[in-house]
Amino acid sequence: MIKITFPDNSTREYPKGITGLEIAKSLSNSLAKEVLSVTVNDEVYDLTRPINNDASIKFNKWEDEEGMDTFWHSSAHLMADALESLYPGIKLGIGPSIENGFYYDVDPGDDRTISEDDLPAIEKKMKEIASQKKPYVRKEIPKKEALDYYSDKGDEYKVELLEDLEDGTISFYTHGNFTDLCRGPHLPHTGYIKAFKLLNIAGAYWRGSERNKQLTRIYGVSFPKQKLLEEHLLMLEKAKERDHRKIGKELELFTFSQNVGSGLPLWLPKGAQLRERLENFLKQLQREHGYEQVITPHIGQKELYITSGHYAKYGESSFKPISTPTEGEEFLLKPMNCPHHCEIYKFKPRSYKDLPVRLAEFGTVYRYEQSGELHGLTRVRGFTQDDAHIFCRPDQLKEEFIKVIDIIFIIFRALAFKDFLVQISLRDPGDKEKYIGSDENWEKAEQAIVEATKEKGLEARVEYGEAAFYGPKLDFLVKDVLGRKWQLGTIQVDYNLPERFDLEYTGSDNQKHRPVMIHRAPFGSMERFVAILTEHTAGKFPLWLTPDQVVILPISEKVHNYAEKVLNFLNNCDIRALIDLRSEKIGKKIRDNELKRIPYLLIVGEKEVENNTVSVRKQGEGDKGSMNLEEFTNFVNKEIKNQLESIKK
RNA sequence: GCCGAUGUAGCUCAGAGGUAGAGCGCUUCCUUGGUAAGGAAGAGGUCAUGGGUUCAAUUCCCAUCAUUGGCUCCA
Repeated sequence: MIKITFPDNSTREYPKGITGLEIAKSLSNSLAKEVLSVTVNDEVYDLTRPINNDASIKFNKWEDEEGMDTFWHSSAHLMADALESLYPGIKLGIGPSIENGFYYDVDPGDDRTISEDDLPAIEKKMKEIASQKKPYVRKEIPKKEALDYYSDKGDEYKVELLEDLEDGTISFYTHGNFTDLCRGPHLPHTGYIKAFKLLNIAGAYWRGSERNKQLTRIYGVSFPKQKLLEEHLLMLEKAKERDHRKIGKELELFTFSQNVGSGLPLWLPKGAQLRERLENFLKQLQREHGYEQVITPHIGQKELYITSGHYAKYGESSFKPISTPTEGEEFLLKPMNCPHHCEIYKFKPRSYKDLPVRLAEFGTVYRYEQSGELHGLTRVRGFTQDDAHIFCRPDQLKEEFIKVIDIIFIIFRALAFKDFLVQISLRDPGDKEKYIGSDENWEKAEQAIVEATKEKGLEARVEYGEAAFYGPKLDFLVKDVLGRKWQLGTIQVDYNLPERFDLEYTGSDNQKHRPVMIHRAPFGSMERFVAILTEHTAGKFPLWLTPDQVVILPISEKVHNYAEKVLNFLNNCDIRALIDLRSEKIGKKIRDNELKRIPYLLIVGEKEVENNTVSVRKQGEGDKGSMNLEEFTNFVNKEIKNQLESIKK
């Protein structure tokens, strides 16, 4: 007998070799129906895998991350099975579960392609196999035998994967006629997979390297109930409604023109207004935090970037230099602002008493992004960073770093960004060639970030290989509506550029010292930030920020004069209002302006003229009753004040 | 950059080897209507661009450009 300990610390005895499913059944039938896999000590087991020793176990259901993972992983096998039977000889790469479903990378062979049109046929085959309730069977075999199996099969991808595995036994999973090299765990049988949809198809390099062959990746998602699938698909549909590219068009925030060039956003009046308001908000915040605004040109001598190291690193993959017509001097469109700011620092000798020097600029930069990378406003070739560089003494570094974190949090709070990831981006220890600077400087910089993060009590994920080439970063990542992560705020510690630009200050010892630099951008870029903000708010921007706060809707022409009076009154009170004078019925005007996401609609008719009031309607909420103009302006101003005050807390 | 898809009116989209359609928007007229779509008429398109096949191409083929789903990249 073995002793099984449950999450509530209760224990029970079972015969050796009992399976998770049997244990679940012994507890309750309904549990046995819901459970998908079982965590035995720290390893996730198939429900049908025997447990041979005392263990503490936890059942994983659909609601548990591990359960979902098992479910999707088995779904990937199910799909691969269907693919093998529809495309004999197809070679399989890897097929993991991911955040929102699963995929499988396959090589259909040189003379075959799989396209989106083929997905329904694959789904049909999957359905067929699922309904047969084929059990997933785990088998452990020696590595040698596994290698032989895949060599015979001619699947070089699996052979390659096997070769990288440690010697010893390898686990395989089989259901029906399909066998796959796999660590598991899996569901008891294919019948668990009741609802699924293959979503899209894409090319993906084998093992993620551009030098390798491109395989066909098929993405799918699956659920234990049809209803959950339907909900998921509906959610995806709804997410598309919030896409900043769609809303940006509807609300006339920005556009692109082929004639200007791809990846070069054109900010329309409403978008420019929104952006300017955000910029002013941050400028004010930065003033309060001891920053000074500077302005630098859009180009700089090529040598500047050779000095900074950017040219060596990115020169080849950038816009080509432009040059003066007679002397042939070469200039680059500036891809970042730091070298310019370093030169501003050098404008005069600095004393330790002057530090920190905090130079801020909404600096527009240009980078050649690969054509396949361009994406709405989130990935563009010309964009404006809310950049600043803090030049400080080494003893000020941590404090300055923490102050920047505070600014980022003020902004995220102001705009109700609650779901974000904090990431410490360090260098790839296996590839130090990619970075400039001494190990010693890197270690100091990395330590500073780790300490500051700890001091602020941030839960940060550490990612190696994500650092900038001159220093490590603390990045703030936020997801867009389609679940893609984008870096917004970033704080970077840099010992290297001060050295390369030979920056100094005079210390209290009257000696020359090297300052440390912090690069930071709380928004990241105005383009990307506005994109994400648009998606998070679905275009319903906070009242203080939104381009048009109020629209006046006269019921008939008879009250146009009064409507104009209301407009003037509001504008004089610094409320951004406009007026809808079309000869449409009030229902139509309400509908159109609701869709424009204008926060307040003021309906005025003869009744309002008589009483000198407006009938207030809040976007998305409906009728709020009537108010006189003073009441309404107070009401709006109070809301704005509340919004801005809650930010500062 | 790579693999795939898409490109038709300002927007969202339908369409077929015989030179184009809807809804919304726009203009004009009627209507002056009280809390999410009043009615009518009209204007508006070298069917992304360049080649090719064909008696005939917007439709089929190729290339380019752009957009797009991924991959790779991201100072």
